[in-house]
Amino acid sequence: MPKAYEEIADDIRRSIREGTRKPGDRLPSEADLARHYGKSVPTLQNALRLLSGEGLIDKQHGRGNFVRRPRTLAVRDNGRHQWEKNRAREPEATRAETGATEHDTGLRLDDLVFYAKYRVIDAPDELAAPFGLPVGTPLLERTYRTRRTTESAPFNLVTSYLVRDMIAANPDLLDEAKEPWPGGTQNQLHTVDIEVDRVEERFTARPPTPEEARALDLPTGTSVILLRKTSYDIRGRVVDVTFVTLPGDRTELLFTTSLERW
Amino acid sequence: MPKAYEEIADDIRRSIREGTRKPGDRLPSEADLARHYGKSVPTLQNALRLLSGEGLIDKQHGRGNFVRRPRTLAVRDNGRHQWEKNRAREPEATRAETGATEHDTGLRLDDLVFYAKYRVIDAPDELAAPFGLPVGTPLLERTYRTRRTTESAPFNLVTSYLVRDMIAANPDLLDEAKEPWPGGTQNQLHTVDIEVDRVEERFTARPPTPEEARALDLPTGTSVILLRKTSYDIRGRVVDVTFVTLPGDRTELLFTTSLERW
DNA sequence: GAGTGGTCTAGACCACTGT
DNA sequence: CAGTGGTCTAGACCACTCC
Repeated sequence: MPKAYEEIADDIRRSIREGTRKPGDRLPSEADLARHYGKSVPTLQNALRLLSGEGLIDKQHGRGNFVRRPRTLAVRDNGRHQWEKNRAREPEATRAETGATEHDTGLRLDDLVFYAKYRVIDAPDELAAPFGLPVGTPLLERTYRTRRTTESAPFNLVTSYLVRDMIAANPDLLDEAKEPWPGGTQNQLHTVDIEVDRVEERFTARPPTPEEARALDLPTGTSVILLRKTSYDIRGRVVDVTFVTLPGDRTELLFTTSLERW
Repeated sequence: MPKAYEEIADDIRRSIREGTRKPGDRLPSEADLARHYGKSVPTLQNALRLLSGEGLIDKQHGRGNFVRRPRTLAVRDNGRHQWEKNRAREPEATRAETGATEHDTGLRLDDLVFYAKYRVIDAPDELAAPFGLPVGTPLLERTYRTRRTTESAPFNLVTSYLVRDMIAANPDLLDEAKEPWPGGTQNQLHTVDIEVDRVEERFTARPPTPEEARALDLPTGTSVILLRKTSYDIRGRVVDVTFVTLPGDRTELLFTTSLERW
């Protein structure tokens, strides 16, 4: 016995894939669809929830169910690290022109709203381990939110950790009022004579937690990409650990690997 | 008026996060929970579906609802490309010892079941574009499934495209019976004098389609990572385009970027 | 066969959107 | 206010697991 809600979902899914229903189209009301398929409204809602979970339709309370439009992607490129390093020793005027975020998104500073919060914490287990330092070592925690001026939700959640004693020689680095810092973290580290040699990035994907869905304004039926970035300096020390949460439906990550010649 | 199913989900979520309920624990039956919270069974199922969607619990028909265990991750490392290139010119005996998949997963060949299917197709738009070739150019499509001997579902879905005329000089490359080919694609290309110079990988994440969920045996409440890999040879030609679908809950990707010294 | 989750109904009432 | 989706109920019946 085939399940009614799956059959209905299959039917509607087919109509979307074949283009009978186009992005932006409104579906008939749930009551009408229920009548059309000869099933109850909750059964129909079951079918629509399935499609919503697959990211095919967008449920809008009081307005209707719409075929979802494909999202425009922001590309995040690992070439950004070398790009940022090259700029780290440039004069401030040059660095101020464009930051890494603008480099990624192609937007100008005016289009972006920037928010930063600093605090010093004692390293818990999970952070002491990657830094290779004892639990309790003071770390500077920096929390960033960046959003487009025209949108209400930020497009990423970033938390970065630096070792306080490594950067204490420059008190400006402990002051959140100096953000956004022209030239980014690599320039900040440069002011205390740290040169970044290697960046490791690890990522996985999963559905958002309710908090993430709220913070990033994610509809159901999307994923988040979790990225953990570890920066090593030329002496092999871990100098920065950063956690980034990205909306899966609006982000594409690009990594280029160059190989040695034969 | 707070929503009943959200309140119930919040309560159970809290008990999982605080460790009152531990990974592997079975929750009380839905009927018992409904009585406990003074709500109907469907309302309780709504709450549990929410938690299942967040990947916190595992619904098992006829057995119960269980707190989900964190998954063991397979790491996929971009160092694999250089590693594979280094081996491409080694004698067959060396290459046969370990393939890239075993390199990634840490498993031996005995633990893996390998499946490959070849066919020649005429390049459609989406493939002609990345190769920079006219629509209709003959391409070799290679579909791979790899699974652990002990599991029933493959842990990735791979489809690779090569330009037929680029590799036709070695007829073995058109024969799926030669798979698994010791040394992988880079060795295959080496037999027709192609040297890979650069690999680009692009990623996004989203919920699985029903087909993907079935093929990879993914529970609801997980994501897939979609990878598109493009290989360039030393003459700047695109020599391979590969699409990989990975289960988000079992995969961690690792990318290392080395920076030039100051 | 007992116990569990899965599907489905028919209808009530609430919340949101737009006129 | 009309029309839409969201929540909830009480109960029936089915499908799966395990003893």
